[in-house]
Amino acid sequence: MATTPATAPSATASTPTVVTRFAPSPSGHLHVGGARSALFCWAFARQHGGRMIVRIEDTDQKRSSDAASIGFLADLSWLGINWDEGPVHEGTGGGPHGPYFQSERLDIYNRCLQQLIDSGHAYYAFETPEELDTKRKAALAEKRAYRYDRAALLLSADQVAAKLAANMPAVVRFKCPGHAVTIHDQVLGDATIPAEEIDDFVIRKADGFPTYHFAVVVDDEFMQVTHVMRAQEHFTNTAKHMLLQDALGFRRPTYAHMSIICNPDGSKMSKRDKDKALRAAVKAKSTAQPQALSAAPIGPDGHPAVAQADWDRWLADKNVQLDFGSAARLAAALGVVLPEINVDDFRRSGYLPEVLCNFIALNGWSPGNDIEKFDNAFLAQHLRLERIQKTAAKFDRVKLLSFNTDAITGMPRESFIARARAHGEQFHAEFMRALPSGAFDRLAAASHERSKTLEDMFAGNAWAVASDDSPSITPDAKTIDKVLRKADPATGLSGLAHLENIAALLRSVPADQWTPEGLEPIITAYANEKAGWQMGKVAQPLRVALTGGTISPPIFDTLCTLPRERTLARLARVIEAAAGAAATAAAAGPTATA
RNA sequence: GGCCCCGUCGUCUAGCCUGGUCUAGGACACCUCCCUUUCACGGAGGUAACACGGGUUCGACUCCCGUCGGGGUCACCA
Repeated sequence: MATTPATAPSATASTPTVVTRFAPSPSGHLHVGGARSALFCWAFARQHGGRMIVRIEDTDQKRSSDAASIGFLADLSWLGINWDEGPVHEGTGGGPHGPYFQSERLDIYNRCLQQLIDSGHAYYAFETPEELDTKRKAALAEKRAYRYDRAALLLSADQVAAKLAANMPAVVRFKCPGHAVTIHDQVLGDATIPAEEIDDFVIRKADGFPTYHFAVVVDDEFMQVTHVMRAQEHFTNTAKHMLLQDALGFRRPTYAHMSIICNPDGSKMSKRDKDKALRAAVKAKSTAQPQALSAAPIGPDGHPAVAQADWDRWLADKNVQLDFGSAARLAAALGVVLPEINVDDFRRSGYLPEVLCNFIALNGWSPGNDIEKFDNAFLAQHLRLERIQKTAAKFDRVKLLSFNTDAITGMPRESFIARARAHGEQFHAEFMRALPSGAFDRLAAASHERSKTLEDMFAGNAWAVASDDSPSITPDAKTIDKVLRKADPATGLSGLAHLENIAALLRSVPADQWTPEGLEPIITAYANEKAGWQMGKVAQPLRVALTGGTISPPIFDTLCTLPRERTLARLARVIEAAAGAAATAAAAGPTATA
């Protein structure tokens, strides 16, 4: 380096600061593939003490670009991915290389564009999209790859000027130099794209906006990006970007293309997968009853799951996507489970952000040495571009769930309670309102070790916030028969008999002794004496009476979640109902009880 | 279809660059058993892969070629 001329930029610190960038198109939600790209960009920048930029690629005017369209910034924050430059969000963002919305950088693109035109590297073309489409289809029919025929190059300068003066719609195309391009990629290695594969692509659309290829190259240069890390779907595009860099006299950033994340069936994971699942279910239903298509199925609230207008539009066009609420209601009405695709879906489902990051990173990278559990700091420390997986990974939700379970059961109790409460406040306001804070903490503590997600705490404990006469906590006939009516051959006692005995015992327990610790000796003693030391014979009837089902936290906690009076009331209600049913059955004749 | 990339248990992956220590390791899932007041957790054990065919070599999961398979890309989308 001693021989470096004085004019070269900073000789000793010849390694420029690492700058990565996450450059999504505007969207309300971040999907897992994007999340991984962002995570790796973040980790690499942090590892090298560099900067990470978030840039919004909103050069497609057909897509909305209002504030809601960058809702994914909240997802990024939730995952713990912060950026040094980019849109301002919760205290981060801004920076000296803005604006960070491409739609606000038109003058920069136009300057570069003019440079390209002046130097003969780009030219105007006047074909309409329809004309091009026809030619493309013809080529396809002949099983030939379509390439732009450079017809516009035959136009004289005067002709071009005249068309432009007449305000004829025009695009600008890049004039490819006609040589093959070799991409050097940190994960994929070298790949050479033949010259014939790259035609004179459009760099500015008729509406004056740059195309993606052009904007990316210009922005990466002006924002001093050193490492381009993105999904493999962009790999072949890189050749175009390199040609553009050469023509513009730009640096060449380092490239690293990571594998795609797929569904279990091998198809590319996509935001449309939810609608796909819904369409499949609707189709199955309409095959059985064709009239089902005329309106959306009735949702859980008794109203059509989807508004008629939306329903019609959705049915008519496979590209139309349902909004979150409609999709969720329709899924409930059809009894299908929507696949989680977006980061926010996983958040709602009760996954921990650190687990999602860990798992996403593991789909496509591993540190070796059989290590698979790690946090973002570890990733930032150990990520090596060369170790990024070349092959596409199928996203295994079952394994994700297992990771989440481990993280939840492994955290301190207080942490779980706090996290569960935060999740509840965000997604289960009614649940939180129905349960006093102290009761919530006790229930959460009792539910900790059996929660695989934060959501389980709420889905599994709905009985705790139901009213005491709610149908949702009324045991069904099968359960009553099995748990309450059937007599234990060993003792001759039915569940109902135990229930009645326990209820009597419990009624004599004073309020200040109404705690899991206070109740346990009483019930244990009873079980030992009357149920042949089998707690299950006593616990299950109690559980059924209190929750309507056979699954709940440990029985003493379940007993103490509700106030004493309400617990007693639930017991009485079921005893009465079961006893009444038994009496009716007995009156109906001996066959009914056999 | 052209071009580019990829190919280890069902899945995520270790090993491959620097051939022998690989009778291929871990994790999730699955199966069996144990524990247990439900559900879950936990504990012990087990089934399970180098896509195929040629080379090179004393020796190939590891290097080379071909076949097959998968993915990506060929837009005035990004």
